[in-house]
Order: sequence, then structure tokens, then C-alpha cells
Amino acid sequence: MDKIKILVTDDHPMVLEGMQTMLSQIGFVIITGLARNAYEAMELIKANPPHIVITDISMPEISGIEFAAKVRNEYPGVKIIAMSTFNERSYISQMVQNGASGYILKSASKEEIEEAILTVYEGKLYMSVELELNKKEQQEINKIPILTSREKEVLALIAEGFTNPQIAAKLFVSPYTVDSHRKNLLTKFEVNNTAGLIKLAARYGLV
Amino acid sequence: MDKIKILVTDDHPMVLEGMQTMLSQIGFVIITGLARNAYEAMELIKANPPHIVITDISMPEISGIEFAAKVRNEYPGVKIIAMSTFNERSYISQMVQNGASGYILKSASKEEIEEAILTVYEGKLYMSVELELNKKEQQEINKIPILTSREKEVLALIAEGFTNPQIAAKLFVSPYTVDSHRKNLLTKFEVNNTAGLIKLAARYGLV
DNA sequence: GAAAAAATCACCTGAAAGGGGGATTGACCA
DNA sequence: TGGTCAATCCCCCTTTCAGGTGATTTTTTC
Repeated sequence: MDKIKILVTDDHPMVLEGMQTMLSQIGFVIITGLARNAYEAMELIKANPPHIVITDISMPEISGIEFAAKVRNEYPGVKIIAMSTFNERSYISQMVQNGASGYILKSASKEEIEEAILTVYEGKLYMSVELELNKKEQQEINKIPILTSREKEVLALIAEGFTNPQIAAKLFVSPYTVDSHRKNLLTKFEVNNTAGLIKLAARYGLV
Repeated sequence: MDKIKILVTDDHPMVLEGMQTMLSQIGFVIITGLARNAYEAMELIKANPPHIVITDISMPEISGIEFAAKVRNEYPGVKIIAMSTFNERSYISQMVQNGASGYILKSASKEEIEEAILTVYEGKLYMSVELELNKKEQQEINKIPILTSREKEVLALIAEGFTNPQIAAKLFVSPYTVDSHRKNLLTKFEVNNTAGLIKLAARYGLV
């Protein structure tokens, strides 16, 4: 098997060092780059596309969430593993929403990182065992609907309390269009009214 | 000034030890009890009502949130300071909702605990400076509406996606009554539809 | 025991949302 | 170049919601 190419992005030098050390101890992995921010990372990905990008979630300028969206958009083949110090479920949801395939804590052991890389490399979803997520919650994350960008816009405006006509005016489209998006949202979330929709969206960190 | 009587509740013996040491260094404070859970705490409160209860949020069996509600209900004069390791805004909201007057982190310094006790003793609201809450967020917490128990029930059911008639059936009351509660919720949250209501309720950790 | 708060019920109105159905256009993609 | 998807638009009908106004009863509080 060829070595799995990994790029790591984190704004803390200490974490980069630590990851480098740990990854270098994993035989089937080769580090193609270490970046301190999303810009550097994009350059390095362009120069030498890795299989997997491991990125911190909270970074200045461009957050890991935006970065993930950018990577998925421009390099759909590149898998993303999100990394954070905290156990924030809403972040997990957002990362998954934006294309992440894995989620680990910075306190993860070498073994766990190894497992995460292998799992994600095989195209599966990896969630840190230390995230106190039970089976049920994992299933829940797997069923977070994928929304189109327009749907996200409409969802955000619904959550703000705007009505269909108001949203239509803001987006310069027909109220019928907004209504269609709204109905699609209800279908995707498998709920039958706005209350259920917003509750789920809030739980998943989408609003 | 008489000494301020304090009772501490936490399921971690280490924390109890630490609090005891710290509190004993504060001149105007006297510890009336150390409890490892809500049951013990209720007994101790009954035997010798303190001015302030400092309680951990996450405890087995009865959480700090339920415990706070119980204390406020049975001993309205007793002030509550919530304590946790995490900076979870939704917990803060829930504690405030259930009667807490203060919120500190377990990493708080002696000085901070001292300040928290004094502030709460004077009937004011104290929020740990280490909680990275800006002024705006503090104001936001101050304006979380206080809901009646019936309103909380109705809110929860609305969030579940039930309609007024369905909720009425569940609660064995008239749909008109549910409608009244719903309207009061909209008024209290200062929103004009369900979407805004659920979004705020979710942000405040009420659903 | 009076006052305040919470919970209950009622009606009217118009606006909005929910549940169906369908149609068109353009983009991307295999 | 046919297929899928996103985004747009349209109409039907029924239910629910939101805003207003007012009332009674029970519980809590002082």
C-alpha cells in the first residue's frame, strides 16, 4: 500500500510539532505539509494534494469550518479530519455539514489518530471515542441533512423569525420559491413544522 | 456583619476539599456543610439553612440544574452559585432559569470566589470573568425570560413539533389554553412567531 | 385574608404555514 | 447528450398561528 499523504493545519506551533512527531511514528503515513493557517494550507494542497487534511477547528481569519468547505469544494477527493480541544457537538455537526469525515480531540493518542486516518481513508466516518457520543448520537450525526446553499440561507432567515413573504423580499425571489425551499427543508429534516425544523437546526449548530 | 453561611455540593471529593480550603481562608464565610450529592445537600440545608449554596452542575442522579430548581422552590431565600469545569453557555442559561444567581468555573481563584459570594449575597448576579462572555452576552442572559412551569411544558412540546390541538390533548386542557400559553411565550421572548421562539429557547438551552 | 401570579377558557380575524400537485431553466457531469 | 440537481415559479386547499380582548378559577405569596 502506498503511504497515506497527510497535511496538518493548526495555528498552535506546539500542536503542529506534536502531530508531526506522532504521525512520523505511524508507518503508513507521510506528512506532505504543516500549515499554520488556511492560506498556507491551500497553497500546500495545491502544490501536493494530500489524501487527508487534519485541521484545527478554531483558527484566526479562516476557521476550520470554512476551510473544510473550501477544501471540499476545490478538492472533493481530499478527506478532512477535524480536530479541536473541545467537545462541542455543534462544531462537529458544522464540520460534518461542511465535509469533514472525522473528528478527533487534540488529546487523542497515537493509536486513535492512526485509527481515525485509516477509517477516513477508507471513506468511512470516524468520531473520536473520547467524544462522549453514544451510538444513538452518532446515528444522529449521520442523518444530518445536507443542505444546498440556498436552503441554508432560507433556513437562517426562517430562524430569524422572518415569514416567507419577508424572506422572498430579502432574496429578491417569489414567495413561492421561498415556500418551496421551506418545504424541502421540512422534508430533509423529516419534520412537519417550523418548530421541529428550528429545533433540529439549532441542535446541529446550523442556526 | 455576621458570617455568610455556605454549603458546597460536588460529587468530586477533590473539589470539595479544595473549596473547603479556599473558603476557610475567607474571613467572612463559614462552611455549614459539604455534600457529595443533592440528597445530602437537601438534608444539610434542612438541618442548617445556609445563605448560599455553591453547587456543581454535572452530578449523577440529580443534576445541579434540577437541584437548583429544588432549592429555589423549597428554600427561596437561599442563593445559588453554579460551578462547572466548562464554559457552556446553555448550562449557564439553564442555571439562571432555575434560580442560580452566580456562575463560576472550578478553576476560579480565591479572590473570584470571594467576589462571587459577596455579589450574590447582596442579591446581585455574578458571572465568572473567565467565562468569555462580553457585555452583550451578559445582558442577553439577564433578559432570558422567566417561564412558569406550565409554559416550560408547552414550550417543550412546541419544540417537539406538536400543534396546539395536539398539545392540548396531551395536557388534557383546552386548545385555547395552550394558545394562551403560546402567546405568552411569544410575548416573553419578544418574538412574533414560532421560529424565533424556538431559536431563542434553543440558544438559552431551554429546549 | 387580600393581592398577585398562574392557569384556565373563549371568540374573532386575517395572515401564514403545511401538504399536495406540477413546471421550467440552467449547471454540472458522466 | 441524457440524467441529475439546484433554483426558480405557480396553484389548490386545509390547518395552524398570531394578535387582539376579555374572562374565571386556582394557587401562591405576602
